[in-house]
Amino acid sequence: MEKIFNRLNESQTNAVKQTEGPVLILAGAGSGKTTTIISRLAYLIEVIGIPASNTLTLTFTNKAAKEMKERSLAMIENVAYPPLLCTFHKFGLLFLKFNIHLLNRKNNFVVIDTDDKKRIIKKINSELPTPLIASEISRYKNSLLTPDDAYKQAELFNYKQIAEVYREYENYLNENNLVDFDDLIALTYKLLNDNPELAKTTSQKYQYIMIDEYQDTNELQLKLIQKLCTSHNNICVVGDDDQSIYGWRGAHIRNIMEFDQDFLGANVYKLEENYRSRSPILKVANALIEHNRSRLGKKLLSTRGGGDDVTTLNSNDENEEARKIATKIGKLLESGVRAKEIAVLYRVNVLSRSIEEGLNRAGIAYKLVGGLRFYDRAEIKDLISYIRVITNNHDDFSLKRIVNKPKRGLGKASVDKIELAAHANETSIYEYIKNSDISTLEGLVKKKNSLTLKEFVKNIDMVAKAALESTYEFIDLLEDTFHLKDIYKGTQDESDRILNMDEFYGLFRDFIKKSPDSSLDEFLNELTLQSEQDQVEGESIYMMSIHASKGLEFEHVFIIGLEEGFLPLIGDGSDLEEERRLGYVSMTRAKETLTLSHAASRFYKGRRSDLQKSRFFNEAGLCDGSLIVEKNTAFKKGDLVRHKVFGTGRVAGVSRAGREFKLNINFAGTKRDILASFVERL
DNA sequence: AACGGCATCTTTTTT
DNA sequence: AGATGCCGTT
Repeated sequence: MEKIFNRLNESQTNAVKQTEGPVLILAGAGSGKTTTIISRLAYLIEVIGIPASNTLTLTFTNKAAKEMKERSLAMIENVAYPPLLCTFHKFGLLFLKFNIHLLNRKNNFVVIDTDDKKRIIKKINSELPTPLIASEISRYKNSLLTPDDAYKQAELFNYKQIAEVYREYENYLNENNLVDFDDLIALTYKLLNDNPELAKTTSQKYQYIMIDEYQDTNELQLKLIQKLCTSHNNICVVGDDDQSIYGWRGAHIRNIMEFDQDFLGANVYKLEENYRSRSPILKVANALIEHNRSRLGKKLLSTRGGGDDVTTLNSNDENEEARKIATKIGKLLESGVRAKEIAVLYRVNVLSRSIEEGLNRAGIAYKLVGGLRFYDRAEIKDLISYIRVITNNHDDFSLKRIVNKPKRGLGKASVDKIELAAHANETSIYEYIKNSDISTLEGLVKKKNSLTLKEFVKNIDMVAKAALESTYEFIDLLEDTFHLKDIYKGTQDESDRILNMDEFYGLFRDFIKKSPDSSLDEFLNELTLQSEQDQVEGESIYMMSIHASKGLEFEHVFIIGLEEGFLPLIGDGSDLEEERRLGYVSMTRAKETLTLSHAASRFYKGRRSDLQKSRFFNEAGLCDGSLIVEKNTAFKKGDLVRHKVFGTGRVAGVSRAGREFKLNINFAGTKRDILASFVERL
């Protein structure tokens, strides 16, 4: 008991002790959110005596789940079964494994990722843009619309087309026993909704439910949570409306704003003591976020006090910015700051380039977080496709990916013919090849190709048998039989790809070592749900998007690209309040110092554009008159300008005149004050 | 089947 | 600029 509470403050303690009924914990940045959830779980299990198996804690990322698991295991002793603590999608996967038969489907389904989804869509329809269809299908599923519903709802012809693609896509998934990410949640909800008895027993199993990062839940997830609460109301959600930055992918900030309406009788606890940042940092972050109109209202107070003022960095362009930041980082490192305590954050990934160059020139090692993920790499997807075909011979989709990798002379034309014939016989490509006489195949494709196809199928069979006997040895046999490392032979990045393949083989062996009894399809589904491998800790500074920085903290943070158009990003679908929250999230990553940087121009999308300083400087209470920008043109002291009447002059000073900027210009010895919009820069 | 040239698009990202 | 995708040529 003491162990649980001696590290908690008063509001955290209150939130932990409120075990019954709906609870909303509004946890500001750096306010000890994870500690609070873990303590609450420990309290339920160790003090109240709730069996661990009757609790359920859901997160969004594997990383969060992993961290919580580790921390809770350290805190909870004498528990026979660890509590179920996993991502929403993992929960869906587990649930479907047990219950998908109620939808007349077999539980050896395979989870496909976004890339697979797009390939399937592309095959069905290559006219409309695939990403659009993919996101629309996702939207339909999250709104629980069937293809029929989508079709009826569609007014524009294109949307009728999309609904048709959606229908065929669903048929394809069913025929091949595949589920996509959205299905993991949507089918789980559907089962609970269609089977009240199942909802009741499931809800009774999970008596106490906690949800992390509640501001990131979408409409469907809320419905699922409500189903899980069918027989009780013990739902505790933790989140921060000010850190909701995933609206663009369907997160519904109203869920946290109106929690008390969805779950009546809710208790609300606010965690407003910040253990992370020095007070000048919080002052700036608080000032910025206060400009948002829709918030629950919460103000972070620093428990650490003191500290340096927030620094503003003004540069003419991205190269100057990069030089300045590299210099500052160099000084920090010289003064003994650990590299991993420094981070450069940006709104848009492309902004990393100039900084990378600057750091390279200064000889400072950095680690780029984000970018192409390991499991999304082509070579890794090839290996996964092989394993998929081996576990499920009917997976035409994966088979087509690998049938000519490495090159076996089986081009699109040949494979299309075989596929057509297979469909005519209502069977899969694999089965068709396996069960057809060589003479039948020769009627479709070249003689040489029919032999190759037969050989391919024979090898898949052979490796699949080996896998049943020894999963561990299977992986070597796979490489030896198909020579997968030859796929990228002769390409420029061959050695990188081979390194990645070896890493994958290593991961496979680790998995089998850890759980020797698991089948290949368990391995596959685990993989699909896996995000980026843990970043190795090293002696280099971090660079990442603001989104990627959520939940992390660094002693010294640099935020670059604070310009109108970048932060806030302006475009269709952009939401100024969400942009402000991004600003807030990025600022509150800093513990000791925060540097906000802006450049007057950047090279972007193939051309150089002038940029206006972000409004967030003013909103955060950081005014700076040294560089004034208007009508997409930056002015500063010393610039040459032309005026329609007075001709050419040189800027001697810049000041503010209401909403406009006023320039003091020296026209051949005569200084005049002119509004900036009346001159052009030369 | 494979390659190369041309057009197009460009926020954030997890599962 | 740089990546991606499509189409026509070899």
